[in-house]
Amino acid sequence: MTEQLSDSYDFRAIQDRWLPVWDELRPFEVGSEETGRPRKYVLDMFPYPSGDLHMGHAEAFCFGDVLARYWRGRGYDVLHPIGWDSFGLPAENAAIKRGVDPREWTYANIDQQKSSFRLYAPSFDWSRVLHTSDPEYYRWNQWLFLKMYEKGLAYRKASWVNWDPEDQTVLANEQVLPDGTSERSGAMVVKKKLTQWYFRITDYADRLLDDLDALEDTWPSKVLNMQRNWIGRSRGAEVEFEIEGRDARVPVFTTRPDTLHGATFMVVAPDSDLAAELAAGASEEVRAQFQSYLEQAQQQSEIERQSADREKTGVFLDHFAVNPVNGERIPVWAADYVLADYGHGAIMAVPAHDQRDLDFARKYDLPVRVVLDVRDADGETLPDPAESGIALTGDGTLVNSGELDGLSKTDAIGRAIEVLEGRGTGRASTTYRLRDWLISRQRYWGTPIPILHGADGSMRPVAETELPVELPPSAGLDLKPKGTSPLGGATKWATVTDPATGETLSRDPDTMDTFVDSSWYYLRFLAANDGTQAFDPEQAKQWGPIDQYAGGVEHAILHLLYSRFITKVLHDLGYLDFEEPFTALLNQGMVLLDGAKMSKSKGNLVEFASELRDHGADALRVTLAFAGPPEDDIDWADVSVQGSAKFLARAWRIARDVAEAGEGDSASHDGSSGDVALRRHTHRLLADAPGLVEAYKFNVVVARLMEQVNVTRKAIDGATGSADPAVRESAEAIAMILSLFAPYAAEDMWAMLGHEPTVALAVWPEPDPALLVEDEITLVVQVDGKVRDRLTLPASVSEADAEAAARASESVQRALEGREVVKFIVRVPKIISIASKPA
RNA sequence: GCCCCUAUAGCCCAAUCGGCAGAGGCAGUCGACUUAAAAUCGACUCAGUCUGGGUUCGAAUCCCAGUGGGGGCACCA
Repeated sequence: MTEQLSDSYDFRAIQDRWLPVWDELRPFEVGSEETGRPRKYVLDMFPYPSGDLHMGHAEAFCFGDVLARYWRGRGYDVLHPIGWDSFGLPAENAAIKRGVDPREWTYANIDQQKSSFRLYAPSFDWSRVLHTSDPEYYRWNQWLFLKMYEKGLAYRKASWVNWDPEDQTVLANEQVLPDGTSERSGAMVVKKKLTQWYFRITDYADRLLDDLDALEDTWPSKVLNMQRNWIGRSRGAEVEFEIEGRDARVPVFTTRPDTLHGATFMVVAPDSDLAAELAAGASEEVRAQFQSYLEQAQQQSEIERQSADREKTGVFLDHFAVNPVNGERIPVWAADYVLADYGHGAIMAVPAHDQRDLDFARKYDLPVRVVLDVRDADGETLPDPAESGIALTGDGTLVNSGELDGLSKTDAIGRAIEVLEGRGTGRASTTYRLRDWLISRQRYWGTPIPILHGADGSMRPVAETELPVELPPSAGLDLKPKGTSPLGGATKWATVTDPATGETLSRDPDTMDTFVDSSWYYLRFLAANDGTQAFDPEQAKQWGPIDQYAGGVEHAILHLLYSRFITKVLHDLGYLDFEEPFTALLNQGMVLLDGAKMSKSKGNLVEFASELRDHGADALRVTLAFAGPPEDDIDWADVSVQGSAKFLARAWRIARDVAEAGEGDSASHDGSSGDVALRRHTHRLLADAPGLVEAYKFNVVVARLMEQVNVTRKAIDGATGSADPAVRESAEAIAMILSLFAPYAAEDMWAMLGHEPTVALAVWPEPDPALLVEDEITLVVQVDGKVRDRLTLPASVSEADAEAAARASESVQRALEGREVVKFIVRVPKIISIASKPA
């Protein structure tokens, strides 16, 4: 393969040379049989086919590929598959806009991305490709749904849901941005009461939270933090209040059961069932007031409702509750600062010790009772909240609280729970911010929900043997968003006759959230073409869980949480022997331009296709890897693709020079010949590279390669010369390590060095320990923190000899003149530190 | 308001355990090659690590308090 030697580095020629060879070799396909080699499963978050690949993809797939290629170089069998997350709204919206079939649009984009990937050359196993919009894939979504349904983990309920008026569909909580807009359409989300399908993720809240601890060292702390915040566990107590004229007691959740004696009123969410019920039993006047308050509250946008300094409002419901600890009669109000779907939708209000309750009490002239003596730093009791308007939320000593008097806050919380439990009016309790996962969508391009509805409102699951429930063709359907699923319009498709009873049934017209598709796709790759099961549990045992997952931080909550949840469910169902899908996670940053997120509308776009065309895949990948730590954002204004190309050319020329020097005896170098200084450099690189790659310090690895290229160039141009075996050894090491970042250039180098393709499967040599130990060390001698001398000593020097050498040093003696040595610290091989004081 | 991350040359970034602040690159300056330019090659310049304390023989690194930047959660009881 050395006959194609050319004079200069030409990335286009090199790409054209190797692409067909790799197509032929298919070096990254792994079989299912046992090879005896250790295994790694490296996965990149699969792309959504919304157009061609962009710079964000370039970055993400570059890093994932570096890791996949690295483990191959370490002698592992690496599974590195690729697929497409190809259901979803953009396809449908594009289809509506252009009057085409969502299928055509989707698969055309997939083809486009596939061909871009081919040139970009990530080391994918192309034999396991999946598309979630294929019936062969989504039938297993339906299978999963049925399993969840059997276990009671999939259920339907009527609730207030997030409604996207633009896309005319419901959204999961996770798809609503903090500003109240839809993450997809950008429209302001409104609340609608609808009957929808949910997955009971809240059943798994504790495990989803607690199991994060095991990922502490291998997941970015940012993601762990985000997941913890999102789940939002809060521990406290459930307290039951009697309501006069009502049989059942009303539970409220509080984190401060210690302040129970300070509860002076109760507040229920206006949109809760309880509020409606209490209002219904009240006077005509109260009913009218409540009704208008409710309407007003519901008209408010999410933004208005959430603005923190908004004035509290509410209406008295003409009912009284009884405080279970002191029998006190307290009024019940409805106010929208209490949320219907958190806790029990009702709270005990303790205005003295909660700012929100205090604001409300002051507005409506409700009593404020201090039950905790809270003091400032000087030991002075803080002013009465009723006067100051500032709630006492700190720690203190209980007062006005019967048996709790004198206890600290923490002790009182524990004691209060005991008291409540003793009386049967409360217990320790935990509440979560996490809500159940709303999975139904009123759109076409998704997985049909495999449920049949009877005319009487009964439901029955589609039999497993009837799967898949295939989407009807889009032709003839009105895909335009109108608030109900387009599938309802496919009358023929939607109407089913029960073969057993002859009863007419209708198919559920909704489709699943596409996050269901991506919650288990990693398992499908293990048997992507298996028509008999969703995945092979035996293969899952062998390959799973994923050793290395890579993708954007935008999925820190949604996708990763759902995937973790479904993995735990599949584990509980007996299909998996692990509970966490992603052992290690790398989140790459974003690619920016001039400090801003790139977007077409801003006109600050760096096009992946044009970068690829102008500089080639290698230079692009090296640039991305070298720009900085992978988690950091890359500003394209700060990097130099030309610089990367220059480096690649320099590296390439080293192999060319070796090749031109002729084969000679170089192939048989015995590891002990050649320029020792260069060999030390090479072996130091081989020794350090694995740790650096595994720590995701790709930028440092590239820097070390540049250094290696520089010293090798010096050796070639200097006394050593290009025929020296050490130069060949260095060139080979460069080719192997460079292949993580620049597969084309590395392959060309590998060929010039006389090897068969492919360098991607070449296992890195072990560094020679003898070349890693220095025979001389430079010992720095500090006196009172200042460097006074550098001693060159044999590496084997003893501490005593080193100390003697330091004491003998003239400049050290000068520094110690008239001073007394207090401490003499010897740290071979680094430093000697002498502390002194005036004698 | 609560929580997390972060700060090193003009710029992007390095610095295993606390041990000489600099590996690499960009930009810049000078030189070689060239009729000239580009490309290439070579050489050089540049900070004492955001601020203030503390621990230590010794701190970019550990601790405390700030400031700037980024992110998550937030009327969540």
